[in-house]
Amino acid sequence: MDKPNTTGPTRMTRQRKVIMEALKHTTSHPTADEVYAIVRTKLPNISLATVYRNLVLLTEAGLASKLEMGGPPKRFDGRAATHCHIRCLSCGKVDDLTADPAIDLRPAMRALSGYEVTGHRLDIVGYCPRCKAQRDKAYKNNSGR
Amino acid sequence: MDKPNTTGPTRMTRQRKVIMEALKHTTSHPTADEVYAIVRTKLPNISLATVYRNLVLLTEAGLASKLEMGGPPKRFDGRAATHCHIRCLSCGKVDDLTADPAIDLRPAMRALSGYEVTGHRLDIVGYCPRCKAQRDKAYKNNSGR
DNA sequence: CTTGTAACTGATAACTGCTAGCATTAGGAA
DNA sequence: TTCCTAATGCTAGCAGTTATCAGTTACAAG
Repeated sequence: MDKPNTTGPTRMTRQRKVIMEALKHTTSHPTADEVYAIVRTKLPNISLATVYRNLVLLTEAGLASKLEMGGPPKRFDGRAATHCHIRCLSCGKVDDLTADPAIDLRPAMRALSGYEVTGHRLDIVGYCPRCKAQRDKAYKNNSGR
Repeated sequence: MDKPNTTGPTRMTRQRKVIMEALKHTTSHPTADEVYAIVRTKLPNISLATVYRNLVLLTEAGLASKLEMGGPPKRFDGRAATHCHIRCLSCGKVDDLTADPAIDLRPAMRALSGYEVTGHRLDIVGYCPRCKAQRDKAYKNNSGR
């Protein structure tokens, strides 16, 4: 199904370069559609399919990563090194966590003999400052409930 | 967008009961389609939409939980209490982790002032024993590469 | 520089997983 | 039993993503 594939793409096309740039220079975690919008400012004729294909290839090559939290659409991250994210339950925004929590995986690893563990992912969910403020206000208005 | 809704469903229909049973009595983490297949053995005329609707309601009511790791389709879990999962990169199977890793969220929380944190989710990825064996075999055959 | 060729692209059709709309059914309080 | 309306089955439709394929292009070799 998937071998230890570390080959990645072989040719550096114009499109691929622009997509890589776009990913690298955004601190947000754009969806494929957002990446499409960004690269179209440089290459107006690029196809959405090309964006999808390259996001997959770059992810497989370890040059980007795919975030699957919070349902579709998928979001992409130019930082390949795994790090922790926080997602807002209200607006769906995903932010990086600067300070990674300390995780002791040893007890889990012991329970997982037989498995080959390749990585882990810690996601925090909650409400971003903006949405938190809105909710606080709404709750105050409904306080009779 | 979403208020502190804790109401949940109000009527216990035949369909809902069967879906809850199905979720409770499976240790796997079935997709909506798999739940559909299970409940159809008891209620052949049930609609797929009903399955989806009830999975959402049960999740909102805190009687089940939704797993969003590994891309579509979503998987559901009859255990509502949050716990850690391991997902196989090859076959997509999701297993429970019996021993939860210890996570120190305090450094992260400090970086997240302004946010309202409601939860977190730790997922481990890798290869299940079955797929690991297959990969090991394949690697041996290709070892000239 | 030319050539060969396989990786790549753009356009678009098709697919998957899911949800909305609506007429009909049935849980359960009175 | 009656009534109200939550819930259902059916199905059309949607968003996001992937497959297909003819044409294009990066780039190694000559």
